[in-house]
Formats: sequence, structure tokens, C-alpha cells
Amino acid sequence: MLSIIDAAIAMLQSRNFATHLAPQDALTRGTPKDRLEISKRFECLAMNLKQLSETLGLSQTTVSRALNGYPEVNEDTRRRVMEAARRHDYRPNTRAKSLATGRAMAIGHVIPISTKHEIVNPIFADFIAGAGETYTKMGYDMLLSVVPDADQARCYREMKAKRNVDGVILHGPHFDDSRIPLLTEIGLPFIVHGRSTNATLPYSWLDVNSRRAFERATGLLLDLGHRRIALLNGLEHMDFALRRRAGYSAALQGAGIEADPALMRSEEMTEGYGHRAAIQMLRADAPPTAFLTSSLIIALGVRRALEELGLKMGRDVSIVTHDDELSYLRNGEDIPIYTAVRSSVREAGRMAAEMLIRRITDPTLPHLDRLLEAELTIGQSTGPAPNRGARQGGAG
Amino acid sequence: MLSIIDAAIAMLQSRNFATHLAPQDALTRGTPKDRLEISKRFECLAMNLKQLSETLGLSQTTVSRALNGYPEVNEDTRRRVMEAARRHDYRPNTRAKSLATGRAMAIGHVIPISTKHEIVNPIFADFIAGAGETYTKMGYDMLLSVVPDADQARCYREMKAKRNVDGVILHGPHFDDSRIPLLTEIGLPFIVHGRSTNATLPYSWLDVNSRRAFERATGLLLDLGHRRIALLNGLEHMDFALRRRAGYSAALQGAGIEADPALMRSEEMTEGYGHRAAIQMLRADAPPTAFLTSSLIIALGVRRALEELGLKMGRDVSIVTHDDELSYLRNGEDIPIYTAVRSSVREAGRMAAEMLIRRITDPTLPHLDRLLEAELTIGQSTGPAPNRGARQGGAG
DNA sequence: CCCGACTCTCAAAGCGCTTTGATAGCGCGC
DNA sequence: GCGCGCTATCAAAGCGCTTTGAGAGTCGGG
Repeated sequence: MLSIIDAAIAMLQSRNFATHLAPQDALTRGTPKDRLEISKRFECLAMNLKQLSETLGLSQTTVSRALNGYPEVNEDTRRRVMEAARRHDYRPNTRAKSLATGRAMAIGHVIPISTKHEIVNPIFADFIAGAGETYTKMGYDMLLSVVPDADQARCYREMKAKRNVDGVILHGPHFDDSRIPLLTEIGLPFIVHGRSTNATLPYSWLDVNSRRAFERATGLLLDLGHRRIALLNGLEHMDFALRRRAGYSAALQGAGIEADPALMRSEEMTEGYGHRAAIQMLRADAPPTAFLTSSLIIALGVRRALEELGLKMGRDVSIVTHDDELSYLRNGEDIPIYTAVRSSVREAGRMAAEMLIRRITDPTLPHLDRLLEAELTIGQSTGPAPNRGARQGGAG
Repeated sequence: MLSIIDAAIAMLQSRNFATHLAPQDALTRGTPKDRLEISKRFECLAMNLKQLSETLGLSQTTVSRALNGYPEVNEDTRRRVMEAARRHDYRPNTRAKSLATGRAMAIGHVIPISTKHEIVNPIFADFIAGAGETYTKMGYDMLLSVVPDADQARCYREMKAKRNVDGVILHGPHFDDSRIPLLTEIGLPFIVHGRSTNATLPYSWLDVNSRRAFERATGLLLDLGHRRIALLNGLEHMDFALRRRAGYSAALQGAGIEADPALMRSEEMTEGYGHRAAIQMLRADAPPTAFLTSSLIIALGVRRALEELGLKMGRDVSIVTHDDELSYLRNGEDIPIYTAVRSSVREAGRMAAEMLIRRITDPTLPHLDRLLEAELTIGQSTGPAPNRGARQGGAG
């Protein structure tokens, strides 16, 4: 028995355990015990607490306390322990640690994939980069689950039952989102990136003031004399999209203009959508003189449409977009190309993660929330409405 | 003592543990034992093996074997157990399970952030979506670590020592990448998305044939009569960028054309880069008639440059791009806008994950590798070289 | 009617850590 | 010289699971 194990280890250590060596199927054929033995010996690079304490001639208790900063350890002893741990590059086994403490030291993110279009929300990468920074800083891990829209509830329940996360961040909340009562019910701490209008239960959230942002953006276009302003929104079961439309409508109403349904679209935010919608609207009888888009990617599509129709952006047609400041899709380098209401998704990720961890470490904390204001930056994509005089007539 | 716990639980169950109730600081002030007791009682929604086995009047052993498909369990018993597990929504505690089995059932992804530009590679979202699908299917979790470029080695060592992953996927390999010997040394199974020229150790990888793809793309432009073809590449310490340049150079050389350094750039792949480089090159003395770009995002920038200079894409200047088929940045909807060499990153994620899991479950397997061919699709961005007759003269 | 073979089930050990409750050592005052 | 309080350490229990090695029950052949 032992010789099989030895052979396997020899093979592993020879570092070419890649090349097919026929007789060494011990690793798969061996009993679970063998497997464990093999991995234990092979992984001996990594020390465990017992070994470390034996090396030091101390008990596991003392070593553990020394490393975790408990006060009842002699400072000399602590130093000695710390030093040895550093030297042997000792790291406690996460699995054992969390089993013992009841804390997983991990945060879950469920990334839903819209089954219709198979689209991953492009802001995830940046949000997660931001959250990840915080996690790394605070010693947490990040667990991702990519699931089809419909399986989300199951996924959350599973996370709870399997106990491999201490909390989750809820992405892309809908109007009256069912995940909020679900998470509250199963008792998994969470924070929402966004808000859910109509939610009855209290919850923690971090959001951008979309309504205000779009009200201001629309206001800017109105000030420039635009009267026919198109809104290319995201899918309107998404809460943020509703708020954006509300802001847009409020601004129009404030200027005494009735929103024209022909100028309002709501779709998955792709370049193609922006292009298609812009072409259609601009070829219609009463074309818009300005577009307000819910993402930079949509704006790219609109721009392509303008180009095809021989229209000049910022002169013939204006564009204002929401800009999530994605790292790989910058709105210009020094000077912004598009006039935009900006808000950093990455920074949102950092902050949301921090808030969640705060709530996890102290569950008595009241619900936290934070409303960020978007910043309005003027770029080259906006200008006065072209046919101002004609359209406004004596009214303005 | 107990009353404090009871109060805390009552509070938790009342579901408004959000609102500040002054005296209930038991949760933070209590001893660790209290905390555990509280969480145990509060989390009673989730059953553990012991409870389940007691409910059934069976031993933990039998229940465990029944659930894990061991043969020595009576089929009737198994059915009974399965049914009860389903009814109580029992899920084994991951932490306990992996402690006992020695398998973390998780794969790690280290996402390096280029410290200079703070850019997250935009392909991650899609790659991870693909890999995530596989993980979910195979019962694995995905662990993400976002770390600054320089900290990667530490991060990998930590993953190994903390034992919270069974393997990792290595992203964005460089020429002669030091992470390959590192991972081999510490004995963490891995698969590379891409390849690393000059690596001496054997390793498993999945890659696109970048060289061939760029050779074909360049060939297409040459066939169209283009002689001055610019290459807007990614950073050339990245292995894929080197291969792409090699393909480009080979094609030019095959046509007897010497590559002009003035027409070759290598930078972080952003829209701004594409725009800037195109403007500069097109304004120079001998402007290119075609651009070959390493990403769709760069191509967008080139297009914007063309627009600004009043040039028409596909007529005045041609563009061929590499296209990773990102879900949120499609190259047109029905008909492709850009002529491109395409390869789905998502599909690559799916396959890489599968290969890695295969190697994890059977370490005796030889190293796996897979070379995918990119597909060349003609779009509207390419056309014959404008001044063909003039340039080629009698030679063509 | 007994015994070996086979089927099904079990108690207990162990995974690597934290935490408890106990103990050894020590100086101090009475 | 005894008990007291204090500090620094320890052995052992427990987290929830898997796996071992053994035991109880059943059945059919001799």
C-alpha cells in the first residue's frame, strides 16, 4: 500500500506528472485515504498549526492565540511565534478556520445572465474590481456564481445552506424585486447595488441618484433649446431605468413639454440598439434633435447612426449619456467626448463592499444606505438645437 | 447568559434588526460561544447532517452514503433519505465537507489590475461567464481575487496555503511568464488561457491561434491591394500580442513588403488609443490605407478618427479587427460592421474550465492543450485599397 | 440448525482550526 | 507557610462532514 503512495508522490515531485506514466494510476484508483495521504505529503510545503506548534514546542492553543492577537500571550512568545509563522509561510487552512469560527470570510456575488440575450452586464467587471479591492484589504474572499436569471433564488438559498459566504451583494435590482424579501427571509446579510422601488422591507443599499442625474441631463438639453429629446433607456423592469425615465419626464414636464412615446425606447443596452433606434427615430417624420442614452455603449451606437446619416454629433444632433466610467471604455482621455452624467461603478463597488462587511461584522447595525450624486460633465456631443428659431417660434 | 441570547434571537427574528435597539448589543459584546449559539439557533432553517439523520432515525454515516451515491445503501433507504433531504432543503456545509474531503470544490481566478492604468481587461466578464457556466454545472465554486499586478505571486501562494481552491486559471500570460514556474513549484493545478512563448516547463493551456488569425487578416488586406497596413496591437509583453505581430509580419514578408515601424503601435487596448494612433498615422506623410487592430474597442477609436478626418471606413480606409465576441459589445447584429477575426471568449472560458476540472479530478492525466482557430468574417469595414492603381503601378 | 457470505447500518476517528475551562508557576501579604 | 490573585500555558471539546473498520441482520447451503 505504502509503495503505491510513494510511487505517486515520487511522480508528483518529479514535476512531469503530466506525461503519461502508465502504472501510476494510484492517484485515481487509490482509496480516499490514499489520496489524502498523498496530498498531505505532497503539500507538505504548507504547514499546519500542529506542525508549527510542535516546531516551537508550544501548544496549538498558544500559537493560535499568539497569531490572532489575543492578550493572554507573553509578548516574547508572540514575537517568537510570529517570526516562525512568517519563516514557514504559515497560513491557516481557510476551511478549518471557517468551520471553527462559523465565518466564511467570503462574500458572494450572483451574476445573472439574461437568458434571452446571454448578456453579461458590462459594469460587472468594474464593480467587482472595486469590491475586490475592499475584500482583499479586509481579508475576505469573493465568490462568484454565474446563473441564468431564473435560477437566482435557488442560488441564494444554496449559498445560505452551503454556508460558504457571509453575505451577498445584490446586483441590478428590479422594481419590487423579489430577491429582497427572499434574502431577508433566509437571513443572509446583503446590500443592494441600486434600489428597489416598492420594496416593503427595509434593506441596505448604495445607489446613484439616477432620477436627479437624468433630470439634470434633460434640463441641459432643454436649456440648449432642444425640444424633441429621445430617451434610449435600459430595460424598464430594472429599477434604475425607471428612475432615469422619471427624471427625464419630470424635466420635460417642468418645461411644459409632453413626452412623446415615439421618442422613448427601453431595451438591453447594446451598441446595436442605440444604432437601430437612432436610425429609426431620425428617419421618422419628427426626428429628435437630441438623444439621452442610458449607457456609453448605446451612445456609441447612436453616434454610428449619425455618421451613417451624414449628421454631425454636437451640431446636428446632441447626445448626453450616462457614463459608468468603465476602465476599458473611457469617455475620451483628457477632454470628454460625450456630455455625460458620470458616476464611477468601481468606486461604488468599493463602497458597497465596505458597507456590507460593516454590517456582517456588526449585525446590530441599522440598515445602511448611501445615495451618490452623478457628476455632469460637458463634452463635445452637445450643442444648441439646430433649428431653434424655427421650432420655438414666438413661444420661447 | 441565556436571556441575552434569547433577546438577541428575538431581535433577529423580529426582522427589523436593522433599527437601532439600544440594549441589544449582545451580538457584539457576547462571547464567541454566544455568537455561535445565536447563529446556530437563528440559522436553524438550514439543517445539518446530524439533525437530518436524527429525523430519519438513521446514522450520519448511512445518510451521508445515501446522499453521496455509495453502493452499500439499500435503495429504499436511499430514496427515503433523498426525499427527506429534498424536503428539508438540506445542503451539506461546504466548509465541513471540504475539510473532510480535502477538496475545496472551488477554482480561483486571479484578476490582475494593471497598476499603471487601473484597467480591468474587458474580456474577463465574458470569460468568467463562460467558465462560471461550467463550474455551476460541475458543482464548483468560483473564487475571484482582484490584485495589483505586482502582488500576484503572493496571491497564488496564499491560495495554495489557505487551501480554498483546487486549481486556478491563469489569465493574460506574458512572454516567458513567471507565474508558470511558480504555480508548478507550489503544486497548484492550473490551466493557462493563452500560451507563454519561451516557457520551459510543460503546462496545460487553451489558446486561439493568434498568429494564424493575424496572418490571414493581413493577407486579406494585401489581397485587397493595401500596402500600407497599420497594426494597432495590445501591449507586447502580452504573449498574444507577440503572436499577432508575428502573424502580421509574416504576411507582409510573404508579400515582399517590409514592415514599417511607424505603422506599428503597442499599447493598452482602449478606444482612446485607437483614436490617437489613427489620427497621428493618417496625418503623417505616408498614411496607411488600412488598420489591423487587436480589439474591437481599438477599432471603435479608429473609426472615430476616420469620422473626424472626413474619411469613410471601408472606402478610404479599411479596418480589420480581432473580435472576442463580447456579449455586450457585438460587432453588429445581423451583418458584421467590422471585418474581423473572431473567437468567442465565452466559449474559451467554458472549455478552459472543463479542462482544468478534468485535470483536477485526475491528476495523472497528461497536460492538456487546445488551439482554437479564429474565424474570418467579412464586414463593411474593408474594401479595395483606394489608390491601388497609382501605388501598385505595373508591379501588381 | 448452524455457519459463512452478503447486505445494510453504525459508532468513532479524523480533517485543522478556535475556544473553553483548567492548571502550573510565581510573587505577595498576613 | 498558606492562600490569593495573576499570568502564561495547556489539554480537550467541538465545528459538520467523510470514511474506516466493525457489527447486526438475513439468507441459503450443507
